[in-house]
Amino acid sequence: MSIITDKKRVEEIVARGVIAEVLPTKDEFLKLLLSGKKLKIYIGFDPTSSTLHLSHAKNFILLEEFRQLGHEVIVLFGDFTAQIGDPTGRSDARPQLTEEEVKKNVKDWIAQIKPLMNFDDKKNPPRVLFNSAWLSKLSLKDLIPLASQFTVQQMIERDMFEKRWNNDIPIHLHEFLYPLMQGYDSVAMDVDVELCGTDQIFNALAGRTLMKRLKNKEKFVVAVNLMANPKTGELMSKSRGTGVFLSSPPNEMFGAVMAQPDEMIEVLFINITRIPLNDIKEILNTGPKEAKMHVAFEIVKKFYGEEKATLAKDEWISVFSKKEGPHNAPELKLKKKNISILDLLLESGIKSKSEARRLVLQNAISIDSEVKKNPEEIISLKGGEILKVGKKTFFKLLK
RNA sequence: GCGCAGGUGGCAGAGUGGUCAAUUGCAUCAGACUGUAAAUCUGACGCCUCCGGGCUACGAAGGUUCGAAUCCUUCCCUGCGCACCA
Repeated sequence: MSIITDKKRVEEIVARGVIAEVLPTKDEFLKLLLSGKKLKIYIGFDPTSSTLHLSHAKNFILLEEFRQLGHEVIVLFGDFTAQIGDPTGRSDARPQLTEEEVKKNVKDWIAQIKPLMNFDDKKNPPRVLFNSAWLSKLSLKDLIPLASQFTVQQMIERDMFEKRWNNDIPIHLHEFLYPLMQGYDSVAMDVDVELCGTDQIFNALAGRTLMKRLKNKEKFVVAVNLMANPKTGELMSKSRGTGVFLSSPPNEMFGAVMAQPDEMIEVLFINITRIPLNDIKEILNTGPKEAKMHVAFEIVKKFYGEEKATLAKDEWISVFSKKEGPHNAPELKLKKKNISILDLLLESGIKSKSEARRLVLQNAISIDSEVKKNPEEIISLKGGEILKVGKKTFFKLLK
């Protein structure tokens, strides 16, 4: 299979704005891509959780572009390193995952990224590897020479560690091993390029160092943007509820994009869609609401196809713009015909009675657009009523 | 090993015998306003409640006390300093 070296196409990929930084330099990377050499490109993930969001998606989309150029791409699951926990982010120790948990997470991942990468390609499918394959076999005898390639000063220099050091927050010895191991991945797979988030540059550079020292090979580090909010610097995260999850059904995904801050519109266009930059400018001129709907549509389309994306858009307009209520609310089957509002809410997934009571007192509950104010009220159901909890949650009640 | 300082709700961080289910900030939820954006305002934010209150909680286990997040004992964990250091 030959490598596509169409200059315009390659340059577009590199210049779009998805790639933040390339080490040693962008120009040399461009040269490499245009050389016609088949490259081995990998990206690594910790399968510690099974929830993926859009910032994961953007990495796979980029990887797919390289695959389509004809390069060998590898999705590496850091099942071994996941047990250590990447010191990037926080200081919490990660739970050790069992083999089954890892397997399940990986299965979920593949299912979620299937729309983004063509795993069924016969000639050049993406490869999926696990770093336990080589890391679990390393002995101390192997580890020591690896560790001797780095100094403690180099490790401590790292922002994360420096901060913790200065604030008397624990730094565990094994955390120093993390960059070593991630670096060794590059050696074991003998890759040419590592794709990673800008927060991973330190780890990726460890791999670059090892490649140079052990194999005398120049490994490129392609750092992609993290899709941070340009105004606040915040990342998409689960805890803040700002994430758009790949596992969400179309309607939810559409809504999650609409709930993004305005500043994210352009970021989303650039990273998740492949609409030409000039066109994006025009779309942004249509105003924030329109532009956001446009990008939401594009994103849902990517995962679920045009038809479902259109439905999701219509649904959103009907529910939130026109406040007409959903066409297809999730169904909630009830055992009893006569039920108190309180019990009804518990059935719908509210965790505690106190919380349910609170919601009622705050006028957050309505049935068929009628606000219910008494938690004890017994209602008798005919079936088909729409229960609304807060502004986002709807249920169709069935007997 | 010795000494010192700590361990409080999702996080940060007050509180040092009763008025503490625990100040405050962030996050979260609801309502108003809106474009399910932002900003702003209001309220809620352990569990149960016949709304009087009850129950469970401040690293763990015991104890003192009418009463403990707060005092004592032991244990576990963390940081800092000292010592040790093939």
